[in-house]
Amino acid sequence: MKTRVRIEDVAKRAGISTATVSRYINRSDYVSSKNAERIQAAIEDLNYVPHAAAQTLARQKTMTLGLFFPSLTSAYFSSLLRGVEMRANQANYTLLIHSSEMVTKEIRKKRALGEHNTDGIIVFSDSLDDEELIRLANRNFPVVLMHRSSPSFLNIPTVIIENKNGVYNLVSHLIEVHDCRRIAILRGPEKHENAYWREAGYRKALSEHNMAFDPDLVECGEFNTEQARLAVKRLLEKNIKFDAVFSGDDDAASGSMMALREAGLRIPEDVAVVGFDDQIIASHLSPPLTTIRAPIEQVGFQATDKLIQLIDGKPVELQTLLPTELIIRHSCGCKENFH
Amino acid sequence: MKTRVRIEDVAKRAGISTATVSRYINRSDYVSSKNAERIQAAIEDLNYVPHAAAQTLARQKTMTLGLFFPSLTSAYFSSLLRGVEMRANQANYTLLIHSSEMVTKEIRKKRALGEHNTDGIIVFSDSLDDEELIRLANRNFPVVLMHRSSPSFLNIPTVIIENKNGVYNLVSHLIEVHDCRRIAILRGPEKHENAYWREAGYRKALSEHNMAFDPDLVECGEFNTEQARLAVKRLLEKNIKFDAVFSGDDDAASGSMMALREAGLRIPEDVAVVGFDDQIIASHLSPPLTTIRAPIEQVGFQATDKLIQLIDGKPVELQTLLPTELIIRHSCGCKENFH
DNA sequence: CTGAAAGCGCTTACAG
DNA sequence: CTGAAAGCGCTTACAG
Repeated sequence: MKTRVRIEDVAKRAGISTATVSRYINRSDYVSSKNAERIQAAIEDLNYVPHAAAQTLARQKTMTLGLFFPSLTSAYFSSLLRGVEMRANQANYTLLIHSSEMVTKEIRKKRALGEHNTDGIIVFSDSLDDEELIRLANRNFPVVLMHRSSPSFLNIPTVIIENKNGVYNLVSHLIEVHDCRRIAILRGPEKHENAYWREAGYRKALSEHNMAFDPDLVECGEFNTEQARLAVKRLLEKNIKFDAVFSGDDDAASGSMMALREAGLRIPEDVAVVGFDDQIIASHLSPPLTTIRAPIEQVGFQATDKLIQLIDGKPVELQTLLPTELIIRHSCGCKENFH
Repeated sequence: MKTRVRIEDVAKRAGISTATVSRYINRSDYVSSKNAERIQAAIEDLNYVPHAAAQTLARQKTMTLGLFFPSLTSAYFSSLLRGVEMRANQANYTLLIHSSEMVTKEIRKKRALGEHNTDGIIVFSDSLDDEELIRLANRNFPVVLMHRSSPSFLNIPTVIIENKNGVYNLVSHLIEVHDCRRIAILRGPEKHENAYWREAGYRKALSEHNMAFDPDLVECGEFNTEQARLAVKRLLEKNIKFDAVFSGDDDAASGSMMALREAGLRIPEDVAVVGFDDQIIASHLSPPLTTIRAPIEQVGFQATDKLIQLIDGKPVELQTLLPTELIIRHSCGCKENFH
């Protein structure tokens, strides 16, 4: 009952060699129409599906892509994953996903994802350490980065987004339109390049408007709802005055709102709140969130596309920079409904 | 440069046979400590990692689990996936995930997930059709269901949750404590058993309180934020009067709140809103959502555990029923903060 | 257009 | 405790 149907069984039933059956299945060579019919019939009769591992071994190609993710808990990663899946499916690749959140150090040491089980990997931000990255690159193994620039001596292709200008526009809006003077910022994770550039955009907006950077207004939101909630709470408890908070991303913006509401503050009348990403929740928050739209899904799609090019030995641009866009809603203080 | 390091290379460097190297790596037999050391050194020198497909082929075991999901867009599935991953990782299994949302019919017809590339599969609700389910079961291929009962003649193990009683308690709370008289219900997807039993709980609560079931109060929320928003909008536009809405799940509850707010209605003063699941967003909504806590992650964990037992040829309980719990917050009208 | 046969990189009885 | 060799289920030059 558990005995597997093999290509040999199909060949026998069709009265033909396994070589020809293989050619028919893979469309890798012409097969006489008479034989094609008999093979097709045999396949359907026997319900034959090729054994993936045997194909992989014979072809020396896994037809699977590896994906290093930090976590799967945020809706952010669902969007990213959609983009990756879409392109991978188009090209008939299967996905192997590892979230650093779930995979223990021990498992990672066993090299859960690499040359032994994928044709190439995609790395989100710092979810894979430099050491392993360098090892793979040195072996010429196809790797693409998302939201992280290549170590300068390696030239690993990467897809990034326009963080700095986006935040610059966002914070400038707060200053120019809503006359905000004390804008708190919730930083993202330390090694996260998005976090770095978003802070740079924030600083640029301040300095261009002749406002001093005040360390008191800086907290760590970690691109995380609960962390952000606690961060804003700390600000409040330290009695720091602020009239706006740039939360780092939308998840954190949602946490900021919770903390403010819990303190009895009104948004945006007492404190304006803005985010980054324009995730689905952004428009559902109350008040609807003013934020920067980032093409999250596109990043996944483009990175996967690059990886496939790389695997096929085609040339790829080393860096793709995707644009972002200011989305005005109500949490900044604007009244009109722009969306 | 791209030449692979094989077990043979390790064997040569250690001056020993591949058989012994294999035994050492898999701890499948005793190896003299002298040889063990030399093998370990060779592995590290060469940076050797076994080729997954070759192992699969030789062992006749893929060490991977297949997962059929409807989509990845809701945070709900992140939780479920966490549970699955946790158990799979413990047992050293890899995951292959297919969301029906992303996978085209064409791909599915090619049998993307099955005996040729997994040791067993987990099926969420109706994300795999009966035909394929029956085919697999007839071949004795390990399958476990989540939120779906087995076709009666098949005895496929399943993990489900207490929907009916949960909703019964929830709706009874609305009636008894908040004196709600016209409670709208947003149905889930048609073939979804959770949807069926939740409606059953709703009906039971009504009838036990001598309230008539009014078809006017029924709409389709599809366990989806946007669909639910539109559904409540329809109710409002049809001028149906209601003082509460059981939204089917938390995603839909969030959509209900949006529609009500857009219509200028206050929650819970004008209309109470309740959900099901107690997802992370539930406590973040404004007002915080009264709902039923479902052990989402546990469902994933238990289903995966069952599947592993099945693969190992161990006996499993045919049906695991996980309890749910009423979580009172503010969206029902309660003032105290219970959580 | 087709077939015989080697080979992909492992594991595992079998014999010692 | 160890090794030689068969076998897992495919694909693909090679020869025809």
